[in-house]
Amino acid sequence: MELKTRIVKSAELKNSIIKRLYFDKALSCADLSEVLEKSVPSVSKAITELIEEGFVMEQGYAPSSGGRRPLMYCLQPSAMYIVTVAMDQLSTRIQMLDLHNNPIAETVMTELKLFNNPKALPLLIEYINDYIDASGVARDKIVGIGIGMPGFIDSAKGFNYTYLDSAGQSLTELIAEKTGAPVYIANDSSLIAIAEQKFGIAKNHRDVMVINLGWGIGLGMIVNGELYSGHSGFAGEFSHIPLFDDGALCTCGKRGCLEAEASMLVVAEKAIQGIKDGHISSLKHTDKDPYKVVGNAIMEAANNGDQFAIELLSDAGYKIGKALAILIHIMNPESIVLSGRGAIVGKILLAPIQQALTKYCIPRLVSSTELLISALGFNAELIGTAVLVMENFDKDNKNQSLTTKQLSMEKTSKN
Amino acid sequence: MELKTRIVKSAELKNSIIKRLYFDKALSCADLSEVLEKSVPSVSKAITELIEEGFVMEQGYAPSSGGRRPLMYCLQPSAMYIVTVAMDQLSTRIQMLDLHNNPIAETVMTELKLFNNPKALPLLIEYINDYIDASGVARDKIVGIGIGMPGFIDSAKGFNYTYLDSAGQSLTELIAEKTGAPVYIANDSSLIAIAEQKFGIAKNHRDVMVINLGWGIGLGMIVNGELYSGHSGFAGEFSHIPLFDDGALCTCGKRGCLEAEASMLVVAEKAIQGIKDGHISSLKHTDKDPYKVVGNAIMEAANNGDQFAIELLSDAGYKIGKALAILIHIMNPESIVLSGRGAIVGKILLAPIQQALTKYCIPRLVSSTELLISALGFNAELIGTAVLVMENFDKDNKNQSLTTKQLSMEKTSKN
DNA sequence: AGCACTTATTAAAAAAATTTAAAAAGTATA
DNA sequence: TATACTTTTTAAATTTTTTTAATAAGTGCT
Repeated sequence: MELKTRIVKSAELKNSIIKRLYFDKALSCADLSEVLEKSVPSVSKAITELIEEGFVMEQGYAPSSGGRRPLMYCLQPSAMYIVTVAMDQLSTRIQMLDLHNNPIAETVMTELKLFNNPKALPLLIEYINDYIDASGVARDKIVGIGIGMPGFIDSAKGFNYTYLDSAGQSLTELIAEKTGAPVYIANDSSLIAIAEQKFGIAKNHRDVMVINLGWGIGLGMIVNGELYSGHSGFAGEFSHIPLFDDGALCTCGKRGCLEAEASMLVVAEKAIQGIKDGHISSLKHTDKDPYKVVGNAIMEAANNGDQFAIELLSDAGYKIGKALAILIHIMNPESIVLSGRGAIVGKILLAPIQQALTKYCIPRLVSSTELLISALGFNAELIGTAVLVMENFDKDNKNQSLTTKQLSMEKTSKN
Repeated sequence: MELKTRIVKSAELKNSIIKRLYFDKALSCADLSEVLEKSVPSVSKAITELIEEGFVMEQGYAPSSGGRRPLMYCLQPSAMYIVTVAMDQLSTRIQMLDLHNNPIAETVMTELKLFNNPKALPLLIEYINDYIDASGVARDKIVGIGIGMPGFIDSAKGFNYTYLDSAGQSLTELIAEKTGAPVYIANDSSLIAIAEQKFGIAKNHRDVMVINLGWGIGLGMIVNGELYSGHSGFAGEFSHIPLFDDGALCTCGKRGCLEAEASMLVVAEKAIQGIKDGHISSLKHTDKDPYKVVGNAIMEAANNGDQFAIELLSDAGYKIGKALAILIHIMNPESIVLSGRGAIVGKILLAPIQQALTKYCIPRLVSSTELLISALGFNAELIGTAVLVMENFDKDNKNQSLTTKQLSMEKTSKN
């Protein structure tokens, strides 16, 4: 017992060094000392140990800033791996990343319907286990499994109230038990948000709103530098705010929701109707095409200059802009990021959004918020999932390869 | 130099003990140890010193929870004082509180027009200095001066972009220089929010939205347990979100703002018009009455059962409810508090607000947010201002009565 | 090229904080 | 009423962390 707490204490610093290096890629001893508010000798000692344990490696010297050049340290990429899972209503992607966020194998994409599918959860667990087995990575080398999923999610308790019914048991606990690695879940839009804030276009912004433009319209919020999920994890229900009097009927049962007026699904619907009504367009449509195919076609056509497609997207953009005006008034963020699938037509949406902001916002507020377009694209959710895992790295005590060994030695020598 | 950091370190713990005791009134050594995450001996030693220095006193024993009764400590109320200033467009209140939040003298209220008044700032400084002088309290016994004011405020930098022009200099620095005590400023609605969360009906709630119902409609936000002010301090501009298509013209120049439809000022206007049009009501009105008198009369009449007044307030309440629906969707708060002057008709507003929420909110979201009515009333802003000062207590190094003495001794003995 | 000035790393000394153990003060129960 | 069990407080020993000082490595100017 005596040694336990001591080791845990010292492991605390080591874990926060690992976490820091994951986010900042390469730091000197002095940098780490400053950012972690620990003395240089403490950090230096911890780093030496981390190198011995194989978690950290030297990366070379950084340019001098007027004195001795600092020796930079980075993570040993193959020291541990992160399993990232990104789900949507129809399909699930699984990937494994090393500590430099590089994929170590092909992303596997599988059909997995969430709606009304009692088999979804056991299948998900099976797919994850198969993927890990196929990768050949040992379970104790897995930092954690991060899963992004749609639905009303309580990250802290590990529940999804919309999909993947787990009969009252915590999803995270259940999956962790069956896979042998710690599990973290979060809403897909939240994950895109932390991806943009840690490794994307809004890097290090303290207050960011990330719009997940997809078949629905999601919102991930970074507030005071950290993810905000609300009292019960439902914050960011942006797409169902009452925005238009007597608007279109929404799937949620109400009228005038943003989603029912401006989501890609609605744009696709309008396109199909428009073509039927004889609109001139490069778009071709057979009634059998699912909305998603149409949606992708519209975005592509718009980027190629198709006037009808641009018109449809502009209309949606203006409505999104009105909603963003509300968001800006309430949150006064440093930046708003257009992310998700829709980000590829971000440039087209920019003008009508800006137009709506000018109309509906107090000038001082618009000018203090930057409107950005994601560059992370389709990868955002996977990266966000990895961030989710690493964010929790120093909370749950992970780096125990050494700790546990020493502990058991201690115990045997005492008994 | 050598000793300096050491003393500052030990003072850090003492300061956080003082801060903690300010908020929690009375705690045992064990409580403090747990909440501050410091060992019992460290805390015990710090408390002994704080008692010697006159900051802390014993308060007696708390009931046992199955073992030795804990000795409770509280702040020596007269050890230090907080100056609180609450401003609105027309008048300014000044008060001094001891460390138990008890006023040590009458609140002084002075006429002080903010709009278009270049003399406002020097007058404010004069009033504060006069008040402190009259109180007989020495400057070095003043923890700080907290000032709540309307306008677009950047608390961190100390600017008010709407009133009290300080020619590019930081307001807080300027006033601090002229008064000889640290100064903190914040938006009035923000202060009401922290008052409600620390000492009011939303005590210890992590995520709270506080609606400041007054002549305008303000919003103070507590997010992840702390005040959220946005990237440039403008968060919570609730009253100018675009809510109604083609609504009434607002002072901000736009149409359809909540403030232009549901503030007490608008209710008063409607009442005057309604009486002219022959509505039956206990309200009597002469054209000379300013809106504020009418507004107060309406609230009183409504509380006495006047049907016309209730109708007017209900109408406003429904519109506020629609705006709150938006807020709930975005923030998913633990509670929403109706505070400010309008809180006295809170019960009347409750029904129409709830009605609007039911119509415009996703059911799961409404049911996870509590709607509360403030009990702090007119005092909320003054209390919030005191909280603002004490919130910063451990950041800026205050408790130096001992520190500075030891430092100078050290210096002389070394030189 | 040499000198003054920065910056980074390492090692030894000093200080601070925590753990451990023990005593004190109560409660609940047989 | 004595005994077992809790909880708080105090004191001593140990660990951890930070200072301090010394060394190493570079920059930039004269």
